[in-house]
Amino acid sequence: MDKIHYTIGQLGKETGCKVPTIRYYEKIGMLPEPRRSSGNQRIYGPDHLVRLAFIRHCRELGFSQSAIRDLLKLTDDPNQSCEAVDRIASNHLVSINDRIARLSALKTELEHMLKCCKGGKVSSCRIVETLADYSHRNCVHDSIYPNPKGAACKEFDSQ
Amino acid sequence: MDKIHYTIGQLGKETGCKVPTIRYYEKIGMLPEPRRSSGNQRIYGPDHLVRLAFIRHCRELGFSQSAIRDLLKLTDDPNQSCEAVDRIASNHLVSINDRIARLSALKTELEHMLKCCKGGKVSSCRIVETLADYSHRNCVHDSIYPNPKGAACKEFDSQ
DNA sequence: TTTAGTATCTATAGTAACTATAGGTTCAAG
DNA sequence: CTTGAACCTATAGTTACTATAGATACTAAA
Repeated sequence: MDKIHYTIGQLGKETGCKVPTIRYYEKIGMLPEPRRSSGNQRIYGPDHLVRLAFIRHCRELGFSQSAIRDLLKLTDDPNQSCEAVDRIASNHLVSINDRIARLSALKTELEHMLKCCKGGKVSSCRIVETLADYSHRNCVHDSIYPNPKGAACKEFDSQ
Repeated sequence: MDKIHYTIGQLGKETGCKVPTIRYYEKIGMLPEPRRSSGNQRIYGPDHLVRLAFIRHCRELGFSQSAIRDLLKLTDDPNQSCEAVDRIASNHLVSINDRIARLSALKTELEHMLKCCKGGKVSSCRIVETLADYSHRNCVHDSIYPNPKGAACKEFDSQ
């Protein structure tokens, strides 16, 4: 655990991070380049371990890369006020609450749709009808997605 | 509203879909290629309108493209039993419930973290400490993301 | 009829956060 | 000395679009 150096595979095991992901973090500049062995393999120290663990934990909590970059910058200067840290976390909480609200609206809508299906043929299926209804007459909600941006998020789309 | 043909811009307005998105749907084969005017511009009919509206409504409800493809195939044959439609919608509901549960766990975690921050310097910030803690001693949850797949979803990551 | 402005066309690249693949080296164990 | 795992690089693929550039077409006013 308190080793002095790690191969990339060992670092991955310690932090629960996949090896390609570690190389990826290096490439995008979130993790500093480590020194190399004579055979050109990466050798990491405890500081890398700590930093990667921080990154992974942030990701697990759903922080975006750019939020993590900001947090890392803040932790690099321990004498700063932690007000900014607090603000980033608070903002994140707000956006999570927002997502929950939108998903709950979706849930209601889908449940409503499902309840209306009595079986039978596709031609008379209430689900299909509701989906096809672009006037949204049958909708429970007004607008569930106010912010269509084309962004991505890995965690929330797993089947 | 009940026009016989539409330009791409008109179709977009009717369905609330951006013009590049319509071309994109054509390219990936979700929307059939329309005929063209003498000047090579797309001309759509009512069938395109209906199909695009269906697609957009499904997307608003969070269905993936592949689920939508399945639904479209089903609606193309109105004599089929709507059991399959029901199953797709039910599965979707399950995954939404799952997302809600994971986001709620996140929310709890973040709230806990925020409550522990008493202000002061970054060096003594409980939020930073918690984030840095890769043993996850301070975690409320065990594993919020059981399924890290690298997929994407546009709607759920807006700030 | 010219001109201005909008809408359309194609093709390509960018977004987030990685994952997967191919094809080649290095290392540790037997 | 050889086998197999772990490592290396580089590139492409994933989702569901959005943005950009540069060219052409259509519409309305002067």
